[in-house]
Amino acid sequence: MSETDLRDTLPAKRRAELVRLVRARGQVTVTELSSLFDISVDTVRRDLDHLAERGLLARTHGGAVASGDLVTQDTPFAERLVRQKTAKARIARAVAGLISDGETLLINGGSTTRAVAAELGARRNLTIVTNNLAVPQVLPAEACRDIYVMGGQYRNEAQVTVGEVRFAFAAGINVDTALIGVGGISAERGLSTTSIAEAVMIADMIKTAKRTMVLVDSSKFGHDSFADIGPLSHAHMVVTDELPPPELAAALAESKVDLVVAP
Amino acid sequence: MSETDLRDTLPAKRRAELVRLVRARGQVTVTELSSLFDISVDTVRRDLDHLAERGLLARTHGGAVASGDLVTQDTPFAERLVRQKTAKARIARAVAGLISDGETLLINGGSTTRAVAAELGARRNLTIVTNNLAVPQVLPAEACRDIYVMGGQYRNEAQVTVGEVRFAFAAGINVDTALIGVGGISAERGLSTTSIAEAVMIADMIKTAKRTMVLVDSSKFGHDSFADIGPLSHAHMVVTDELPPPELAAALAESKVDLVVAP
DNA sequence: CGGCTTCGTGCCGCTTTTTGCATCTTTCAG
DNA sequence: CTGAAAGATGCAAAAAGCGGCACGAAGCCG
Repeated sequence: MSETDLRDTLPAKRRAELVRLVRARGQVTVTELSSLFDISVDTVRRDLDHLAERGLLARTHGGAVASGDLVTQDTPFAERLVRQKTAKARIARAVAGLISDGETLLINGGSTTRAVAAELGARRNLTIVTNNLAVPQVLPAEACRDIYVMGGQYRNEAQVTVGEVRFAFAAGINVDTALIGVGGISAERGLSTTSIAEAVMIADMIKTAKRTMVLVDSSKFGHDSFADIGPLSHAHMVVTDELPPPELAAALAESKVDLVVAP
Repeated sequence: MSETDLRDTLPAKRRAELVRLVRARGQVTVTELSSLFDISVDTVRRDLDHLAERGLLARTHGGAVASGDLVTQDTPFAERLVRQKTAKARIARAVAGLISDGETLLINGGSTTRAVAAELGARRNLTIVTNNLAVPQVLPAEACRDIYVMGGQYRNEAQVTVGEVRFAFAAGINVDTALIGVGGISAERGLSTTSIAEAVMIADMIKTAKRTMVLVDSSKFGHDSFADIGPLSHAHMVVTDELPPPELAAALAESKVDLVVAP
């Protein structure tokens, strides 16, 4: 959903969007929202107070944060959210533009894929399968026909479930596009993430989907996480916020991976 | 459809168009519709109220939005959360006191069970299995060893997943206590909830657990929801905030169900 | 056919909600 | 300790909503 749409919205809808925005970005400031929605800071403050009262977000000095993020404010997850937030937002918008109405999407964990989910408001009739518990909450309801959550053990830092993947796939699902956020990408090791269970899961996801989009912000270029997922060629498309270093760019080209740099 | 066609339409057709318009745009304002259909704002308001009553859209100040679109307090779920807040909090504290360290808990959907999860901070080494996506977020991390989320289709109003239950149970899990929030409890029909899928799921949960605690606030006494779960005797314990009416109390006693009234 | 009811509609006065502004207080960082 | 930013509070105007009322069209029935 483009941000110009946020002006001239009804009060109730505006608050709903606001909650979605907070959950997608992790944090927002009052002045930021004021200019985004084109309303006075007082109204923003009242909105935030109103929503905080109902536990939909947590109020802080200067703005608000997602309610879940406050208790774990110093976790790496929340930190990452803040640090790379504009890069992620740009990637998210670019990816949302590459999705068509009616597609079936497989979405894995990570703050980038979560931001994408929040940007899918312009789409319709999507079917979503995800192991990312934040996704159902930030997904605009009017965008999707059905949402399926993959069961499994819950990992608090990443707000995802792991495991049981093979079951979900054994049930026989057909997926158009996998949206995969990864922990690292390099010419030597390919794609990688933080845990072995997640790596196995992601590899399965890629195998299941007809098309795989890998989403990485530039901070992950040339960086390898703990567990390897597979070679670069597993991805059909890589969406990022800056041009990768020459070595990685060359490796992507050689693997025939389309590179999309979000404007 | 061109917008000039919208004038001089019969009331019924006009309302149908109106719903279509709301779904397409996500939001509409009263004045906008007034000029579009060439009718007074009063009629528009009446139309919107009429349609909102049927759940075809959600009424807001100044217009209406697509029904699923309000993440905020207007959903029945959040409404219940607010309305019965103190009662739920009392029940939650009472239940938390009845749980021991190291137990394995099965927690279903509902605002009451969610409140319980938030109160479990004093416990340690719990293992939690749930289909309630809000539970992992409100559960104090230090209280639990592991959290498992049951997969399935996501229901936005209740923030739960449904389905796939049998799989989770087929995997062979052993559960000490099931914490079950229900939609209704009465002497005649026993326990009931809003959807058939959930009723089946809850019945399976009860079957799996050694001990079943049913959590109900007093607003549900004598009230039957749509789908029956089973007789009162399925519960080992009922925790509530007020003494039930004599008829229900007698039925509980006859079924040998322990009754706990939260102070 | 004529009287009757019902429904949809528009209008009027009054209440409620929302919003922006001004003023005073609190919080936070250097 | 101090100044700037953020927040709280009170207030007034505009917009929206609510309830009652009247009028006309359509349908019902003797």
